[in-house]
Amino acid sequence: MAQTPKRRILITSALPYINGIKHLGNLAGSMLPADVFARFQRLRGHDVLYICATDEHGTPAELAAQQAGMDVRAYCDQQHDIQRAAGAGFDLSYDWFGRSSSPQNARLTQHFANALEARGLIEERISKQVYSHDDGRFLPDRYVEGTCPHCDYDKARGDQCDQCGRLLDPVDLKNPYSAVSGGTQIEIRDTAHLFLRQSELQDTLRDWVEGATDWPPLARSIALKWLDEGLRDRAITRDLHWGVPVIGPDGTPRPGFENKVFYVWFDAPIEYIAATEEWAEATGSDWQSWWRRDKGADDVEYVEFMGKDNVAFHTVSFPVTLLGSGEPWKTVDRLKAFNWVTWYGGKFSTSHRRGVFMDQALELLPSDYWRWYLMANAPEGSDAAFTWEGFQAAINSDLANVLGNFVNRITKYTASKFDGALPAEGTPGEDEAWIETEIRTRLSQLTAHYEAMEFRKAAAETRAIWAAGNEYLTRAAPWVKFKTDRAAAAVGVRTGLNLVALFARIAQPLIPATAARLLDALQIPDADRSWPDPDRFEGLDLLPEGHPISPPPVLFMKLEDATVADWSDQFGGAPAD
RNA sequence: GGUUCGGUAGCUCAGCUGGUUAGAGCGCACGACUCAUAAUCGUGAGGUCGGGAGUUCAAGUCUCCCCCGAACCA
Repeated sequence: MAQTPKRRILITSALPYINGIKHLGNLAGSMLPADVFARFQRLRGHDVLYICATDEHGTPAELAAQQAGMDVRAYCDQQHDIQRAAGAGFDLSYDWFGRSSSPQNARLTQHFANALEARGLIEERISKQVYSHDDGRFLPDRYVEGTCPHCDYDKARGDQCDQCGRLLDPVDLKNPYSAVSGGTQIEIRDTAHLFLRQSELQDTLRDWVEGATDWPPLARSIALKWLDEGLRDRAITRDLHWGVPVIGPDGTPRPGFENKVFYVWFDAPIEYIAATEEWAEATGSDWQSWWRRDKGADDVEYVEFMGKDNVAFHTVSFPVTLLGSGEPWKTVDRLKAFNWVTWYGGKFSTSHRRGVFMDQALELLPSDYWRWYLMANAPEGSDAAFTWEGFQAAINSDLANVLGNFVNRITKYTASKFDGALPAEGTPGEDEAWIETEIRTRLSQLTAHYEAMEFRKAAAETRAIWAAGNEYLTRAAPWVKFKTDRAAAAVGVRTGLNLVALFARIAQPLIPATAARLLDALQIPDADRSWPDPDRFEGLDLLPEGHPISPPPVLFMKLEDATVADWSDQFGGAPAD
């Protein structure tokens, strides 16, 4: 590793909202690729910190808790555990999976608000809000319903009418009522909120965006579009109880804001930093060296993963907070945005039983099956459709036939003809030269694809390397040579076994559990499990002579048509109508 | 409605700043092999690159219009 300078890489994936288990599309759009990237960089020997957390504040959590008859915090505790378990089930290697409801985030959010205010970027403004006497609370726009002033549709939401599509202001609704309780005792009240004067930061932000060199064109154009339209000032407080309390510069409750909290939009991204603080406190580490440029974070590469809907948030809103504070916070260096995974071209839907959710997926198959499919078909260039047919084909062909069968054929042959030990005889010839060249070239491609965060291409190249192993065996044909020249056959077997070790090493980012099983079966020590350096490829000679080889159990089971048909019935498939 | 991104072989998708006979995987057909999860390896058939017009010596790749899909609009 001496020749590769050790890099410090901070990775965050967009925070999943606390409500409910996430579906495969959510997984594929940020958490999983971030994990694959984190694993790859760790294998390369770099210092990686992969942070994620649940985004817990806001009205939806409050209402869901109310519906479940639970206290909000208890509800979030429960949901957080569910999501953490799902993440663990998919082998997401978070260094920390935090919570935006943590005291660290409350402190940091308040800190940012004060820092922004000290620079004149926050002001109080009075606005009109809908208060429901029946609910005893202010209602967010979309939880007020009533009759549309334009089209008389009687179930128009306060923010928009679903019938005529017009954007509405809740105070204009006729016969307003609470969508929460149905109560009609509605009053329009004046209420004060803190506004973040984003307009003041227009130029600062533009300079920052234009200085960003490592963004994909789409991210850049989205950010610039917002800037071209002009940043608007935004309310960063809400009339809720569940959230970060609003305090004044002296640390006491801010007068007039006793019943208000910061808007979830404001505190959620700050949790990236706060979760790092949570991690540091739990592990006795230093969080500031990852986030504060005055405390050693200058050499950190910060990479963000997110869905396409979150790009503006990460390129504009959050940077406004960081830059506006006037403090030397680390900002994003590279970002990777994903499109959606669709279900046969349509939306995932719990109510219509369309799509598989994270917990259900693990009941059907181990995580590696899903990880492989979702990354090999990652929604990078455009939306990507999940289909059972495609899933079945990918699993059976890529995992079972190309990789699984390769491992099986070579280890079984070793067991039956070479007493289950790595044979030492024979000298490598042109077939071995061919496969080494092949590996060298492809390994370098693969590494480049990972560095570029091109996950589809990385999966395709991984598969191509596995396939090259099969081609090698066909060329070397040790089973033919064995009849006349045991030493020549031994070369093929030895090379094939070393290929298994290599295949497992390069498979670690994508299918970590299977890769670990293989490496364990081959008794490869941890020190030899790192990413093979394409520039200093050590050749196919890792395993010591005489090394015991026993065929591992079948790596991947094939998906039968009948099974897939069942699942298609259960979770939805191609629309039959 | 506005903006942005897509519409490439049966399926899922690659194709940087325009340039030889448009690519991959799966599926399909044929052949080879028999160590292996009826696996593997090889060969091949499949596309007027959504429609129309234009710019150019040359367009999937640029411009305009239209159709279809998706996302965003604080």
